[in-house]
Amino acid sequence: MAFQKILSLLKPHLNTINTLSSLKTSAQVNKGCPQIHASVGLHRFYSTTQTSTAPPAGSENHSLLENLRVLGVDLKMARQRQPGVLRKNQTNEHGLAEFLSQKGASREVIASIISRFPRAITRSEEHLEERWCLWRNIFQNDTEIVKILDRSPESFFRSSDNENLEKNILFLTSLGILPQDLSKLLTKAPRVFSNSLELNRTMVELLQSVCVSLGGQDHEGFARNIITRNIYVLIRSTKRVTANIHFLLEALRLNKDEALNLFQGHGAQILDLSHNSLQRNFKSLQNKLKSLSCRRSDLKNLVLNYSQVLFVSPETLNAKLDCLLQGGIHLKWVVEKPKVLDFSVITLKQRLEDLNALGYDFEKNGIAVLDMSKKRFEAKLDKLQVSGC
DNA sequence: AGTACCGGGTTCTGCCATAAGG
DNA sequence: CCTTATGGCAGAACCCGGTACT
Repeated sequence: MAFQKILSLLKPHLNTINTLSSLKTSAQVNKGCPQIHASVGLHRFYSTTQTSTAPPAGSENHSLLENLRVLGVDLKMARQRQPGVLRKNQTNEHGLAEFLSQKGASREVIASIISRFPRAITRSEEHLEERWCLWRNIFQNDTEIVKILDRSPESFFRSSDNENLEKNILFLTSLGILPQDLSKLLTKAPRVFSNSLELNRTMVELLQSVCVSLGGQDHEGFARNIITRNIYVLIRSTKRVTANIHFLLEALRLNKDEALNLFQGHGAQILDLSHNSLQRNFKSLQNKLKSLSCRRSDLKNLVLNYSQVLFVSPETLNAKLDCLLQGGIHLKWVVEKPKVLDFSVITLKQRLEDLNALGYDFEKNGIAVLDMSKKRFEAKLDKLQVSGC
């Protein structure tokens, strides 16, 4: 079926999907935050590097450079990333440093943050307070936020639009995403919150429209399931997600129920694979199975039951399959119990050796023994050694 | 007791291109 | 022209264990 056509058919439905209908007032988001007053002095914010003699346009602000040096900033890195910031004559590096320090960031962390995302020093005191406060709606303490900033300064500082951030939080909440999932989202994919509301909304609407086009009843739940199972989906482009969904529908000839289950189940994770990787991995798997005279339905079942298989590079996957085949495992058992593919070649090899040495009968006992945790496998092996097979 | 099913944890940023705004 | 804001991209597994079922 032509996916584009389906998408175009459901345009009318999109109007009925009012994802913002339950937006709450901003008072609810700001609950627990100290009230921020817009009138708090701008002069204070700009006081740190107010140079008496403005540098000539196009050259760097030397007193700013000196301040940054004192803070331990890697000027070479900063210059390479955002050269314009070093030419500004009104910045807030001391305010930022003090602010982060009060939140528990070490001198090294602060220096690293500024080095990697210099524009951070252009944010005002009140802006920082407000943004931090919005993040604190989602986290229990400051330490967690500092850790994220240290990991990815850009995620926090790239956007100066606090209102947009607030709208994003309200939007995601309105989708029924639970606080714990929201916190997971902000921890692992902080960029989601710096996306424009429109961008996030577009992705959500895409997901919902996919559900509707597949005849699903609960388009909101569908989108929510995908987002909570694949927290990175909102930092992907709709182009990529659309291409991947389209490709899987066609390549596996999925019917509507199969597709609905796949995408909001384990398949959610493979939607954010780059489109080329998905195609390459799929084609490689297809060829491999064909060369082993598998049926088309085997391929489909394998992907439906264990879509992570498409995440694995051709090289690794072929190595695993070869290892299993060499160890006396039939491919059809793998198709039935694909979870064995979770394990590394080294682990599989070792387990096959251990079991074959004991004369383990896979035909009779199945291969589930291969995908146990290490602890359970060893216990199992001990028992087999005592009792024989 | 052993197994099947299922979901969880880990950490996913840093760079580039382009639009927007001045 | 400049800087800032925003969107987009590449890269690609392995393991653990709770709990319900038998």
